[in-house]
Amino acid sequence: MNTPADQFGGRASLTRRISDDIRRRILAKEWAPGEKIHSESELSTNYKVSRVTVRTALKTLEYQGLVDIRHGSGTYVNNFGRSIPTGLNELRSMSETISELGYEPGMEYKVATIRPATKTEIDKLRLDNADPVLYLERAVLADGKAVAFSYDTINISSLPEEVVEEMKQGSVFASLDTINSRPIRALAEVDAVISKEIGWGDERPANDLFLLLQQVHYAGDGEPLMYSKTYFMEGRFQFLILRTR
Amino acid sequence: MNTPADQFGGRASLTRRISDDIRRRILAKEWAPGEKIHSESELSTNYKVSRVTVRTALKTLEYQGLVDIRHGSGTYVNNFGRSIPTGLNELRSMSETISELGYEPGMEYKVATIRPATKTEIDKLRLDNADPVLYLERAVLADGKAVAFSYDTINISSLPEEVVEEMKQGSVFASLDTINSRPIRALAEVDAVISKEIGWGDERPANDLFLLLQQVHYAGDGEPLMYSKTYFMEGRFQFLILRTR
DNA sequence: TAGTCAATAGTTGTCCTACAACTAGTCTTG
DNA sequence: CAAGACTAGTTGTAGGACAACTATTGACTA
Repeated sequence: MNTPADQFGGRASLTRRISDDIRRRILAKEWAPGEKIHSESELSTNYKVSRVTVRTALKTLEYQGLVDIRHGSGTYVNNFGRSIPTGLNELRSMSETISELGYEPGMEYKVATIRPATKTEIDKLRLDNADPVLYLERAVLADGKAVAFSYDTINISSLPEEVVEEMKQGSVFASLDTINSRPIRALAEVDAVISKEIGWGDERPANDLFLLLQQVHYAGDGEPLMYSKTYFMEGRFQFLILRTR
Repeated sequence: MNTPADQFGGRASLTRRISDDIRRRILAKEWAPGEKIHSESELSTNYKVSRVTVRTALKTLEYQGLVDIRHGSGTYVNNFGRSIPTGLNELRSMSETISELGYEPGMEYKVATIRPATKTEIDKLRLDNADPVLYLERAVLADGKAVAFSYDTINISSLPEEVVEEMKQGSVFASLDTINSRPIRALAEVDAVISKEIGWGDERPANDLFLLLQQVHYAGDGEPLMYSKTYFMEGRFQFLILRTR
């Protein structure tokens, strides 16, 4: 075969691959902030895809806040600096985010058990009865230093046993990847919390202050996969949100 | 004239108008969560626009998390309930958000002065020197009750004087609307804060706990319009973020 | 000279038609 | 009854065309 897509590979949609590649080029500073990037026709001939595909890809980047498309003029790189690509709008695993920020990611497991689901978990994960779930308590590390404490509940009702075993030690996202059911969407709620019950070890903040990110991850078919409460220690992490009209 | 767009009016792009209308129909429960909506061809003949326009509009709704587009199958309404439309991803004024949640919005002005910009403000608003700015301190009310305290700095260097005067009392967004320069993008940072310096009156929280939303609003041409720090009182407001891949 | 306006080339927005790729159900066949 | 082929319907991509808009250039005017 010699389809135009072959220069990239993978089985994601053509639009997705083009979008990812242009994103990469922008982050690699191929164009300076505020600068006009190549026109849609030019990109489409270079990538050997139709203009429709390029347009859809650029629309994605516009929605992510990376570029600004102006009718009759061109597509311009926004100058939000390095902020956007590490924002909360894009769903990434903690490890991915940490390494994108230039730190060495790590996890410290405190609890990893299979137990019946609680009422809240049955509700959030849309379980029918007291199905067993995988419950994890972990410290999230950046360069060996704890930045957050995470309390996660994973819906294992449709997961093979070996994958569940793997999750007890490694990255949850990575394990889900192996069976091709990585979450594609998450709904997160943010709260400020003061509590002496949260966290452990001598890296806990003295004032008991945390930023709580409470979220439910969903699979491609809309099924809830994981319910997690992550308590971030103030000042050791930056949360950015891009808001658009 | 009798162009296809006439059934809606306004001068927003065709795609934008179609997208808004389908969004309205979904929120009006025309289709139940999980249900498949009309096909792209059907929508395009009904709206009397091309399938390309409908596709672009649906893509927008997919980014917003309202629908799920499945290759070869159809477009399905996501079942996130009423959460998404009030989320942080869409840029709305405080008043808009509060009334969407079913409360009566209000503002209580404490300070409204024009003064030279501080160092931080010069940086955030990209001002050249110590230009004068409009500084506001306000309590945000829902049903007459304070839910947040807001400290806002507005870049008035390119605003006519009467608009600035109007802002001292009414809604900032509404005033900007009159001269057609409403912000279209904002970059927000979220923090948890404990401070005795924030807020006033007897509705302040006893534990001095706030969720800080620190954001810069940008106009369509990329110019920073407003830098604001809004301190929300924990529990009186819900912050939702949709994260997608 | 300075300012206004028309012309123009370039770019994004929308349209049309066609076909490829995929999904989910129906039907056939052993 | 189960497995596989078939099929109608839907989204993804292609290619070409024109409309709408932007920014610049250059001519004309006061």
